[in-house]
Amino acid sequence: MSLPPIEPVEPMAHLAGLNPEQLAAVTAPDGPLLVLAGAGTGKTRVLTCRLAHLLVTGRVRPGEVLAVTFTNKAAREMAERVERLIDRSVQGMWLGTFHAMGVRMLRAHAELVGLEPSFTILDTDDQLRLSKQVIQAAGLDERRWPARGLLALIQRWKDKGWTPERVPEAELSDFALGRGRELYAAYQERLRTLNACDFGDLLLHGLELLTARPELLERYQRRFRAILVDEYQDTNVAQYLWLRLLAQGHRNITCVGDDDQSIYSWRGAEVGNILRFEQDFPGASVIRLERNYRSTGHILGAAAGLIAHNRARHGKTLWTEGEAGEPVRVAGLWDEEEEARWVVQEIEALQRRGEPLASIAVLVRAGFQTRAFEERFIQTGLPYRVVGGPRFYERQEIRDAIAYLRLVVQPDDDLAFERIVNLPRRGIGEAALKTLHGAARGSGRSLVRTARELVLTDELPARTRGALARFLDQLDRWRGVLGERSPRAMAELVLEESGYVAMWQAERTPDAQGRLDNLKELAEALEEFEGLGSFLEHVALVVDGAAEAGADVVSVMTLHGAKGLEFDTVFLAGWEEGLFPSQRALDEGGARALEEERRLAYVGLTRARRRCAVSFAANRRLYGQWTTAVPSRFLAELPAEHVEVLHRSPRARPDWELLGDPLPALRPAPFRTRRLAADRVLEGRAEILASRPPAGSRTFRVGERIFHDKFGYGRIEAIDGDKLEIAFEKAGRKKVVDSFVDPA
DNA sequence: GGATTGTGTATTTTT
DNA sequence: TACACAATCC
Repeated sequence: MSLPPIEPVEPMAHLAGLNPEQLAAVTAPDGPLLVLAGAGTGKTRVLTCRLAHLLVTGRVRPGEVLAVTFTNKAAREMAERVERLIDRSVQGMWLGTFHAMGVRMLRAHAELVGLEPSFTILDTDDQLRLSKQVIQAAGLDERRWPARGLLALIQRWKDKGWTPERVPEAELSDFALGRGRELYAAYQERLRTLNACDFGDLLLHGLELLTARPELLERYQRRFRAILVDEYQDTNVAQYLWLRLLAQGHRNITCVGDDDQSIYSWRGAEVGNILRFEQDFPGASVIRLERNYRSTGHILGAAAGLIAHNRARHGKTLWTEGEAGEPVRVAGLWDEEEEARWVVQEIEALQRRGEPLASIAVLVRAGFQTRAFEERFIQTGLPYRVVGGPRFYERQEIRDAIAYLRLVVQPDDDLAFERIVNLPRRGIGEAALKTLHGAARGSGRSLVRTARELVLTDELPARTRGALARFLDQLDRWRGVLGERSPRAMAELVLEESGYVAMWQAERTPDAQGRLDNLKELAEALEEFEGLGSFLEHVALVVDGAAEAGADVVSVMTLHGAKGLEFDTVFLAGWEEGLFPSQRALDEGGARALEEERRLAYVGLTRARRRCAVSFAANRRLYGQWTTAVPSRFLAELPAEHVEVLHRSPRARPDWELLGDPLPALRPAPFRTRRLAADRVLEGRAEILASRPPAGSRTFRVGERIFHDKFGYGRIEAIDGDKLEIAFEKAGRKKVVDSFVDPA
């Protein structure tokens, strides 16, 4: 008996090449679905294919989809992949981060939570400043109750979905003698006055909307006929509640995640969400993806053996049909420098064998560990890149520039005003600001408005008043030409005329040029936008700087930063007790934290496709102190059959004694002269020189009034080539190089 | 208002 | 050790 021939159906092309479990997940019928996708099992593929499948089969239209991710990068990738699969735009779909979806909802209904639709989204800096103001206003000792602490607390509460009145009593005891709720409320009040939100609010207010307005909830429930969630193990309570509300009606929710890769509990993620899925959504289907397409057998075996030591997990058994490959190598080194030397030497050997550097990564637990590697990379001249670190829009100069633009667009933006009113120095210091604040509080007006009134009175010293008046005039002028110029031209005008660019040009530090480059990059990024307003919205939510991709360099990053990535060869450095697992995590979170550290180790191991090496050092300098380290307990948890130990065996039980007489091959050499440091200083100098305008390149006239960043205002008395003799108002007569001076 | 000295702290990071 | 921040001095 022969089956009828299966007609190749073109629209089903997106199903090609899926394995049975993947196919089951992609084509699963309506209803709650949890896809437990182990590392390297095609998680993203399944999610995008399912979305494409829903669309192609006509089960939903694009406008009926809500697809949430955690990062903008993930959202972008998802959009691109789906578009490629269905060969059509995903226009109309709600696809983005939780926060982006939150803003979208909130902009539409801002007035219902006491905001105007034009509300601003604060960055971390602004939040901190606000928190500080709240602490001060409450008359608390800032040393004992630091602003950071309050902010962290508020964030934690928001992650849990608690508005001030809903914070449980039991939570209140530890901060500021139980005044936490009151401070939180004051912070929220300030936000409302500023017509602003912090990141937590984007979800919290959304939650408020959906709970307080049944008709709205119903509207969104009806609208989103399909909800898809990526990285479900990373959701916090607020996000979970958000999803539960929206999915309540039809329960068409697909969550994809891996409990074994939950590594963000410290910022509110609850592994419990994914572990509880079947209780939360009774009748849910659970599909496990266990076939790994990424790593060799040995790497997978090592990772599986390690993670099996965790108790709180769904449990999956990854398998592969690929080759066993090389065992995971474990190397004990004398100290961090030798560790770096060993790793770099291994990388050089790979390079000689033709391996691209871009296929190699060094992963560490904490940021400070990258330094030893950087030094070694510089010494050997091997191209590398430290991934992570402060992101583009978090850089000081970018935030400053954005504050300028915000102030031009939104005249009452007090936080932006405070940030840049005296940057560059204009002689409007703390005292002046205090007077301003006092007057503003009295009248309930914004600082800028208050300033306008104050410059007409005698309340400020003449000098300060003049400076402030000049600054306000500048603001007016910029605002006046706002309509006539492109966002880019506008930014260039403001940054030039304000003296902000000149400030960095005069700065004598090696990174000043980099900052100027970043400013230029910002201006270029502005090209894409119609108006400054839309740019500012974008920048509040979107992270990425222009990561120069494609270069053939070794990547150095933290384990957290490596999540979601993969490399042919991975070096996992610093596997020592106290560092990894981190002592601090253990102290604060006990057994639960240990499991998270172990998941982090698991994430590290499973980043590797073909080769993985783990290293630890016997001695490490922590906070300037040499400490003796004990090899990480995680080393002992790697199954012996998947591991090859170099330089003697720490494997059976990683007690330092068992390593043999402290690694005979490795002699102590902790103290070593650092020629490198000196080289770097020289390099820095060269950069400073290059970044200054060429001497004599500016035309100054005798008698001209100038401003010097250090010495303040003055008048040019004489000119000798690039040297100016200046009578400073405060600092007296001095000779300075013209590049450090600007026209007043 | 700005420079200087002193003190305290020290993971992981996205939005 | 190294850095950021706040109190202190000029």
